[in-house]
Amino acid sequence: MSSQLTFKEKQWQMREDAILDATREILSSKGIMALTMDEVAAKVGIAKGSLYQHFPSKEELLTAALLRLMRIMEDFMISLPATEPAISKLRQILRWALIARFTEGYPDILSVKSTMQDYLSKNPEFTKQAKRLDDLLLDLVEQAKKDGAIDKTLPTKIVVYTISGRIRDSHYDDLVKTKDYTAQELADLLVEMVFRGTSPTK
Amino acid sequence: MSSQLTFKEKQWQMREDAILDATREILSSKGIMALTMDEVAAKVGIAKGSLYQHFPSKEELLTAALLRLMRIMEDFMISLPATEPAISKLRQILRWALIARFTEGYPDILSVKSTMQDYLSKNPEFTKQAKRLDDLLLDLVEQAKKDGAIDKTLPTKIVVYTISGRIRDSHYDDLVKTKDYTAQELADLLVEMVFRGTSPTK
DNA sequence: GTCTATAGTCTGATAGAC
DNA sequence: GTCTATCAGACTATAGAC
Repeated sequence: MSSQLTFKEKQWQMREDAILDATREILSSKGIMALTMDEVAAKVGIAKGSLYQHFPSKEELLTAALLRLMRIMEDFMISLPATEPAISKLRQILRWALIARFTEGYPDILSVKSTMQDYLSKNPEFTKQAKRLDDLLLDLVEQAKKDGAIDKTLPTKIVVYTISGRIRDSHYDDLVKTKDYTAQELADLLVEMVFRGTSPTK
Repeated sequence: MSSQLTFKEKQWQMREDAILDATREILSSKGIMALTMDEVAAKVGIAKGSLYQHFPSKEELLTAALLRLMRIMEDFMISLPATEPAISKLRQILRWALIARFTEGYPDILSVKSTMQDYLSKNPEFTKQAKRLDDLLLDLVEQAKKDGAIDKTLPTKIVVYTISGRIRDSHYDDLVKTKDYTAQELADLLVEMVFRGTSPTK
């Protein structure tokens, strides 16, 4: 391969990353309603035409932004050592995701999803990725139940929803923004509350 | 007072209720993005001009819809007998709100809030009502802590956020829509998980 | 019916690689 | 000098508030 091509490809990849970063930042600071293609282009410092070369529509841009977040999440989940007990993995996953939300300004995925519901549900790449994350959590919760770390009488699906819900929702963001708590403190408290709520009763 | 005037007033009030009902229904079924003033007017069966007589802007309409939900919530909270222990009140409030969400299709307040953040935070009526609800919950959580029903080491504010978050969020709605669970089953499970999570450790 | 906001398109200018 | 990618931004079409 020629170095020229590689350089160009790298340029292209860097620009795409910059676009997705800008999208994430705008999403988390102003929300989906205020995100315009003009603003994304301006924030990255590229022309609108170039933006549309990467993402032919706003929907594809937002989908790509969500997909990237989900892939980062999946990478973290997979990176956890297999020797770790399931409940410990679950705690780490939730803690990591919360701190990422609070510190890096991860957008409120839920509001993006709800505005693009139709589009996303028809997007095979998105649904595949979403299912993969769901399945990873499902397996871990099942395992934690077997280990006696999660109450067997609670339906697995509801426990999974509780964890993924806490990852996605933005209720607690204010508490960090107003400096009432640090991201770590709040994440630890929430992890504790969630898993105390799912642990078996004596 | 003349009966004619009263009748007109009644008509007006009924129309306003119908508008707010339609707004709530559209909000909960299609979300805030898909809610247009045309659709609200069409659903109520009135002219757009009449709709604007009641609510001079979309933002005011949505604010009024949220305010009504919050007032209904407050009424329920106040209606609980004073003899009841705080923790039992909290459980009933959460259970009632969840069932209302699941069965009557209460909209996802969070997504409405996040799209109108700026407007709502500057609306004194809204912030006053929100604070009133918050304070009611705060008092109950403080009381439950004194009664030993909630872990004293958990910050009250975070416990309040956890409860109000569960009331507002829409993560679990699918589980009812897909008939995996009835509204009551799901509400009971969630109430159990939340308050097991906040109860003192032995 | 009017007007504004914004997604998406198109063009001519410009810069850099060879 | 030619070629290609990117730029700035004008322009169109449409949705939706009012």
